[in-house]
Amino acid sequence: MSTKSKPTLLDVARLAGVSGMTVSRALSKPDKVSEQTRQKIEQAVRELGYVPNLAASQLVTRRSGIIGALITTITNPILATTIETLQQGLARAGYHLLIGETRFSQEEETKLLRAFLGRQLDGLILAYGYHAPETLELLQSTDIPLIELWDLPEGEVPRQPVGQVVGFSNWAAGAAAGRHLVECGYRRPAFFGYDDDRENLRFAGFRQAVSEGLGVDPLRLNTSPVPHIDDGVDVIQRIARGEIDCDSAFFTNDMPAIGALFTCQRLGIRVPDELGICGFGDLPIARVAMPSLTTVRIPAERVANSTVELLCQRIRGEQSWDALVDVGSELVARESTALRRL
Amino acid sequence: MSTKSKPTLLDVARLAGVSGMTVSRALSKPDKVSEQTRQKIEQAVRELGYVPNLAASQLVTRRSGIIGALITTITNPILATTIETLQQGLARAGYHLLIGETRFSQEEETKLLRAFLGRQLDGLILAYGYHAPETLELLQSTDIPLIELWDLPEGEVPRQPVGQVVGFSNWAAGAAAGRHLVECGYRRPAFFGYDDDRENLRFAGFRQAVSEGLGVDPLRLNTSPVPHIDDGVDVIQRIARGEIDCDSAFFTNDMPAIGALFTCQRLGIRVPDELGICGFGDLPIARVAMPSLTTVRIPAERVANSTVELLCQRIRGEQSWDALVDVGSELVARESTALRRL
DNA sequence: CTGAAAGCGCTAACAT
DNA sequence: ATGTTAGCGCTTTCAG
Repeated sequence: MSTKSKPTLLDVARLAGVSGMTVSRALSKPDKVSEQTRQKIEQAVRELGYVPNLAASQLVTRRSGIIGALITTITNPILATTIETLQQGLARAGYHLLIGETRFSQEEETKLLRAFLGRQLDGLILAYGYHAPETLELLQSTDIPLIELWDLPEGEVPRQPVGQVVGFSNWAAGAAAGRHLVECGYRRPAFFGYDDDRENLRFAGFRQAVSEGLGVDPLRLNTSPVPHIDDGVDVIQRIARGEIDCDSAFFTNDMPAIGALFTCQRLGIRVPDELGICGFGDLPIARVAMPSLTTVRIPAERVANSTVELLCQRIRGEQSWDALVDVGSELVARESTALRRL
Repeated sequence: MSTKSKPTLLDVARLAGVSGMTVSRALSKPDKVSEQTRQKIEQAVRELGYVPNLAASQLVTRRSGIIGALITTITNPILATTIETLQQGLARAGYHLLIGETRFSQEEETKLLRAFLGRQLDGLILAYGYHAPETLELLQSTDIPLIELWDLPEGEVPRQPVGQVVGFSNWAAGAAAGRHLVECGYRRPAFFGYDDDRENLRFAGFRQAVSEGLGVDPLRLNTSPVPHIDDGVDVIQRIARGEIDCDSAFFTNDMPAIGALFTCQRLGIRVPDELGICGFGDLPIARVAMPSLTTVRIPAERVANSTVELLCQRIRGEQSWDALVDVGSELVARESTALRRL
């Protein structure tokens, strides 16, 4: 349609017969401008189809209206929920959320962060607490409001968080799962997760609970980083073939746990009698599954909402130094791990 | 740490003993600068921790390096997969993806679009083809490369697409499901979806297939817009209570279909004998489910990859006027709809 | 291969 | 309530 270049603030000003500054004000602080001129300006804006060029205002205000979020993969339903809640909260506060997926690659993480940093982000959210050394350096040298999600600093040598933290104890979550399996009467619990700092902590908790309860260490096998339903299928097939010896399984994500549930059914393994299954995340499917899935619930919405709140406070300059918010986790016992008559 | 304001291009130039322009070149077109000066500059960049301010370059180049995407909800696994693939492809081409969730609200859609337009997007992706009138106006008056996903223009009065389109026929997809249920020998198929333009088209195809095969129109009941597993649970509970009379169900998303599968199991409804169930999307869980889920496969990755390719071509100015890419859809027959002995 | 000048479109800070 | 001036940090253009 219109081949001519886009109208600018000054075009609007000219058409409305006022100065550029007045147009600027009419758009950002309407109450600072008389009713009459505002109307003229609005009219001109509509007539020209004027859309302010945010790059220009960013340049002078140093605010982009963008919050960055680095996550592993949007394909993980818990993260999708979190991102959605974050996005809605931030939208209400006038921000857009720019998402970067690291897909568990440290290189990718550093690359994304570097690229994000140039965008004058008003805030940054990291959906995990364990970073590549190079990433850490970048993070420490920046001064934008920063929040880490999910991983509370813990363990033998707790990491030094680079920002505020909203999360839960991975150790405690793993311990809760281990304790539950022991209490159910299972004797050979196994852990199926990914091999990284976060899941190592979950395993540490799991192991301690199992070892305290049964005097033996649980088995541990690693699955792929991206939580996938097929990982659960594989595990059960290997159990059926006798390659893995266990009577209960803790998966660090509900998706593989659901895959395990289906596969047990297919292969005739009775859950929870022959094999107990515990997931992680409490996705909606856990409640609906048959048998329903015992799992560790993470209050994802609360994580997201707290994050938005903290971030907005930080941006407004209210230094809320509650640097650590523990939202906790909770074991939800359902049908897939029933108490056995010994 | 560093309280002083961020270093600029000129700070780097000063430290390296060259002009700002040379630094700019060294960073964007390294081969246009002598090896020696480049080294000096790189050194200075590192020393100062310089990060270019993209707002400034955006202002002059009019390119943001951002592609916008308007989707309904990231919570829909098919969209999550698509977004992930899109993001990876765009990252390779040097773009970031800014996601906006409309959550099925037309107001939200318009609001987001308006906000996005000011960001000097280099391209825009719309993950659906049916827009609010106000949105349409905005879209038509803009000249940024634009691609619509999923919905091919079709129906009695095919809509006029606002950009290039990568998608499939919703009508054909619905028809395939209807035809399949009829061929399986079911006599009272029902359709469970959301009431919008897109799903109306799927229903139209479904109805035509059913009506041609059986001489009767299928039942139709509406579910919530956001595909949720609980919708499937509700439907089966109502069937069990005798409130809905059907012997086979087509859900327009795999998630409610899976919820239906589980609930049938719980209530003792035999699938596929008593009730046939067909989903939509072919999520990984469909193959793993027990019984495995018959569904309509949408090649989400192909959609995403075609989109990236088209978008990059458009941005480079290669006007590829294959405005319509039909990736097709495919019925995948599995255990949840088995052929009956009549 | 390198530099100087000009300006992208907007807003902060001061006038009036 | 409105206008003027200056400049945000970068790149385009044209000289050297």
